[in-house]
Amino acid sequence: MEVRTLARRGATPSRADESAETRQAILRAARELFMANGYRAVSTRQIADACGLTQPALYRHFSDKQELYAAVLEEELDTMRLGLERIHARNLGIAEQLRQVIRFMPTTRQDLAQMFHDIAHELDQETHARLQVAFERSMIAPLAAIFADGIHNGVLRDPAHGGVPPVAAAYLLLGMLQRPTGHTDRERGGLASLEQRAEMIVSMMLHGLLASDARDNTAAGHTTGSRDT
Amino acid sequence: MEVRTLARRGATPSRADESAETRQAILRAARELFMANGYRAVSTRQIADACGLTQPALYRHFSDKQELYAAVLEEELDTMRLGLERIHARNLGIAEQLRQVIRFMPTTRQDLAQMFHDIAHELDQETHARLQVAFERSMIAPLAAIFADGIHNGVLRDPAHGGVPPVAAAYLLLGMLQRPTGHTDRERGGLASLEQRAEMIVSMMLHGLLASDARDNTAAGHTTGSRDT
DNA sequence: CCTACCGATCGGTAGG
DNA sequence: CCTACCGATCGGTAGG
Repeated sequence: MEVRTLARRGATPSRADESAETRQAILRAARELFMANGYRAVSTRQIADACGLTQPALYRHFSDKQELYAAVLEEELDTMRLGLERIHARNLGIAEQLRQVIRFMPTTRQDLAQMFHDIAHELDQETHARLQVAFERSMIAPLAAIFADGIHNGVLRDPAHGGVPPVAAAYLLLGMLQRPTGHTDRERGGLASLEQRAEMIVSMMLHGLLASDARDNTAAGHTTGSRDT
Repeated sequence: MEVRTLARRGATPSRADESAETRQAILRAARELFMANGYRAVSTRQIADACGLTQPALYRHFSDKQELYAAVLEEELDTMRLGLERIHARNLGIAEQLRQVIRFMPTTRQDLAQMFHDIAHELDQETHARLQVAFERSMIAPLAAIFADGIHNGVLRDPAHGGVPPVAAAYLLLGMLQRPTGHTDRERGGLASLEQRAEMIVSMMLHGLLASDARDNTAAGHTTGSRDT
C-alpha cells in the first residue's frame, strides 16, 4: 500500500521513496532485535543505531515504540500466514504437511514463546487485542485448517470419537515448535537437528508413543496399569 | 539449612530468625512478581514494596537482583523436582502419570516459556549455566525417567524401532504444557480447562491423531498421500 | 534496615 | 532528520 511513484526508474528517488526505504530499514533492524531479545530488552536507540539514524528520527515513522513493535509483528505474522497457507494448499498428506510446517516455522521466528509473552504483557489493551487477532488468523487458523482437512478426509480421528479438535491440535503443535532451551547444543535426546526434530514431532503427533501391542488397551483414556519387568 | 535457634519456642525471635523470615518474605514476593511478569519487568523497588521494605534493604539478603532471581528459580525448580519425582515413584501406568504431571506443572509455574527466556538472555554466563543444570535435573530428568520406564516396560515404542527418545519426549511434553495464549478464555478448541487439556495431550502423545484404519500405513514416515473425498 | 543519593539509561518531545 | 534535552526509573552504594 502507498507505493505511488514507480515512474522514474533509476532516477534520483523522490522524498517519498526515501522515506519508505527508511521505514523499511527501521522495520528490518527492529525485527532482528525484537525477535532475538524481546520487546523490553531492546531500546529505541539500539534500533536507531542499527540503521544509522538518531533515536528521535524513529518517531518520524512510528508514533512510539509500541507501534513499531506492532508493525514488526504484523509483518512477521503475515509472512507466517502466507507460508502456512502455501503448505496447506499443496495438499500432500498430513505427515508431509506437518514436516514442512515444522521446517518452515523456526527459520522465520526463533522464539515464539517470547512473542506470546510480549503480546500479552508489554502492550496496552488495544494493541494486545489487535495482535491477538492477527496471531489467531495467521498461525492458529492455517494450522487448524490442516488438521481439519485430515479429519474430514478420515485420516485423523474425529473429535467426536476421541480425536483432538483442530484448534487444540494447532496450539499443541505450536508448543512443540519451541526449541528445547538456550543454545547449548548438548544432549537434547536427538532434538538437535531440525530434521530429527521434525520426524519426532510428526511421529508422536500421528502415531503416538505407545508400542503397537499396548495400543487400544488404553483407548478410553483409563489406567494402563503397567508395572516393572 | 542454617536453622540453629529452635530453643526458645514462642519467645521473642532472635535476630537470626528475623533475618531468615525477612529473607523468606522477599523470596515469596519476588517469586510471585518474577513468575507473573518476567525478570526485566520487575523492579527491585516493586519487590521491596511487596514485603514492606525499602529497596536497599534487599541487598542485605541478596547481593544483587540476579542472585535474588536465581534463588527464586532454584526454589521453584526444587518444588518441581519433588513433585515430578513423587509422581514418578507412584508408578501408575504411563497415561495416569502424564495426566498427573500435566495437572501438577502449571499450578506451580504459570509461564514456563518466560522462565526459559530469562535464564538464557537476562543472566550472565555463569548464572545461566548454573540454572540450566538445575533445570535439566529438576524438569527434564524426572520427565525423561517416566518415559524411559515406559520404554523399558515395553509400553512405549523403543527409539531403536521408531520411538521417541525419553529426553526428546520430555522436551516435547514441556512445550505442550504452555498455555495457549494470553488469558482470553475464548475458543481454544477445548484447551480451556486443565482437565480437557490433560486428556488431549495424553491422548495425542500416547495414541497419536491418526484414525485407526489409517494406522501403520505411514509407519516408515513417508507420504500418506490422502486427497479430498 | 533506613535516608539520601549516584550514574546510567529509558521513551519521548522541542525546536529548528 | 539532527541536536539538545526532558522527567522517570532503573540497579546499586554510602554512611550511619
